[in-house]
This record gives sequence, structure tokens and C-alpha cells, in this order.
Amino acid sequence: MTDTKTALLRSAEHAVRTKGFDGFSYADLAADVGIRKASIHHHFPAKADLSLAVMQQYHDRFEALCAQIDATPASGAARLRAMADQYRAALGGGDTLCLCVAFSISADRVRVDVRAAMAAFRAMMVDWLTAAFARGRDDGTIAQVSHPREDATAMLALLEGAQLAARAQRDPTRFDAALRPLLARLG
Amino acid sequence: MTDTKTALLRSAEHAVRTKGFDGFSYADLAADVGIRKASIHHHFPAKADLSLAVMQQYHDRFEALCAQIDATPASGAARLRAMADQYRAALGGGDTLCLCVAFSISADRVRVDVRAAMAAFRAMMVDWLTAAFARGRDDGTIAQVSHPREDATAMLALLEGAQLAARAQRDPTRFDAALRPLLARLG
DNA sequence: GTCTATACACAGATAGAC
DNA sequence: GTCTATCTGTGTATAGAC
Repeated sequence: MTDTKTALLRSAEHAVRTKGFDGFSYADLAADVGIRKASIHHHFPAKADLSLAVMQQYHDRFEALCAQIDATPASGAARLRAMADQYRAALGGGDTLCLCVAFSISADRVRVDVRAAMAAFRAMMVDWLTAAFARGRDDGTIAQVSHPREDATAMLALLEGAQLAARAQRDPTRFDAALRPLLARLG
Repeated sequence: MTDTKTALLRSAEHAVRTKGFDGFSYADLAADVGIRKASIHHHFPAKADLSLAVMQQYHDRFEALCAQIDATPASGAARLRAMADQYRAALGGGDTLCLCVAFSISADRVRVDVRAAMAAFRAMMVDWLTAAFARGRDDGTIAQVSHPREDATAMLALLEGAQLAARAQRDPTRFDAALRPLLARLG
């Protein structure tokens, strides 16, 4: 992959996560990367192609992160904490959201394959969180686990909602506050 | 307030909640309400004026809803359930979000007074939820309440995140799934 | 209050030279 | 691969007639 393409993907991911799918333009990326906007079309013919590439790259990165955590002997609770830390770090100064959240608002204007990629990402995250909750129930490090899958679904919603709360007021500590009750269950 | 203005506010709220601040235009509203887009400027000179009016109307409606629930002798748990039902109903077929969520993505492109209105709405909701959790702790209808304010912050994030999950896949039952662990705490 | 007409900026995208 | 130039559509907003 060329440097330009890498730079474009990087710039586009940041743009989507701070401004949303409808909020960023090829002009923004061009200014950021330092080429003309027509040149972007050489790498990504349409905005949807770029969006899909960004989504796939994001998916791969999180998949690798999950695998990395799974390779450790960490407890169920420690795994959830590690993932929560990741979402917290993704917030930056309170201005960047999870890519899925950023795309969700424009869900009816993104191409069908981009929507499919969003669904795939969510499914992967819920599956991983489900396994972590099950592990935590078995090793006794997570309190009050009844249905790992439901807990996982709720936790993903909580993570995304907490990011929204932080962004709405550009205050990352809102994320911490929203996570506190969940983290309190982790021994 | 004239019928046209009422219709515009109604149409605009739906537009923002389905397409976001950046995703709807005066052309959409004009087609929906049945007037020309230039006529909208007579009622709301700028898009920011319209956004503010929609936000204020939304705030007033929820404030009235909170007051209505408070006027009943309902338990803490019953109050939370009533509010959760409201967010669930607001989902429609899985395509409409809370107005705050819809605006949040475009937070850096909305006028400062609209952002202030978003913050005011969130503050009101957290305050109300805090009181409901405190009531539930005292009347014994909500399990494991330690810090009502933290529980309230987490619940607002969960409600909004659950709406996002439902919208991402146009499936309202995702909302129900994400809420289940919380609702299980309510006696 | 609503209309037609229009201004002006910017969006995504394409053609073709270099 | 990147550029200039350009197309076409759409966005918010305004002027002025009715």
C-alpha cells in the first residue's frame, strides 16, 4: 500500500470519527494529506469505496486487538477492562467516536456494503464481549453475570453511549463516569 | 404558533432524528410540509434557528413527561421503566434516535446555543434519573444501587447506545436486548 | 406568508494533460 | 499518481413581487 493511500485512510478515519460520514469531504482530506481532491479519486473512486476501506481497516485493527488480549491469561474482568480502556483511549480529547457510531447516524445514506461492514464489526465485538463475560462468570471475577450475551450487548451499547456523552460536552471524564457502575462489578 | 411553523418543527425533528444535522436540508422539509424552501426562512431565518427551536421543543416535551411521571406514586423501578419505554417508543421502527444523539455527531458544526441546549437536556435527564435511582434505592425496588448519580449517568449512556445499536441494524429489538440486564435489576 | 428567481459556496465526480 | 479544469447537483440564504 502506498504512503498516500495509507495517509488517506488515516485521515479519513479521523474525519469520519470527528465529523461523521456527512460531515467530511474530499476537500478536507486533500488539505490534510497535501494533495488535490481529484487525486483522491485515483485511490478511492467514490466516497463509499473510501468508507468501506476505512471500516475494514478498523475491523481488522480491533480483531487483532481482541486476539492479542485473548493470547494472555487475563481474567474475564481484566479483559473487559482492557477493552473499556481501548474505547476510552479512542475518545482522544473527547472529540472522536467509535467509527460505527459515526457511521450509524448516516446509516441510510451509506452504501449497503458499508452498512454490512458496520454490522460485522458489531457482531465481532458482541461475540468477543460475550466470551469475556462467560470467562468472568466462570473465574468469578465479574459479579452478577446471568446471560453473558445480554451483558455483552448492554456493554457495547454502554461503551458507545458513553463516548457520545463525552463528545456532546467535549469532556472525556463523562465516559469514565458512565462506565463506573459497570467497572465496579469487576473484581 | 401558526400551523406551518408547527408542521415545520415536527418535520424538522423527524428529519434530524433520522438523518442527523448534516443529513437534512430545507429542501427535505419543504417537500414534506408542502411549501417552497425559501418560505421556511420566513419562520426560521437560519438552519441554526430551526435547530434551536426543535431542541427547545424536545426539551419541554421531556420535561413535561418527567413531571407527569413524578406526579404519580410510582416506585423508583417503575419510573425507570417508564423512561426506558419512552426511549424505546422514540425509536419507531428502528430509524429515529434521541435528538441529542443525532446532534452530537455534528456537535462542532452546530451553533453554540444549540450545543448549550443539548447540554441542558442531558443535565435534566441525568438529574431526573438520579432522583429515580435514589427513590428506588430507598423503596427497595432497584437492586445494587450505590451511587444514584453514577447509575443515572450510565443509564442515559445505555439508553442512547441502545438506540444506536437498534438504528445501525434497523432492528428495534436490539434496544430491548441491550436494556435487559438493567431492567433485570428492577423489582 | 408564500412565491419565483437567483446568488454563492461546496459537494462528489470525471476528462485528459503531464 | 498527481495535476488543472470542469461538470452537475445541491446546500444555505437573500431579494423582491404578489
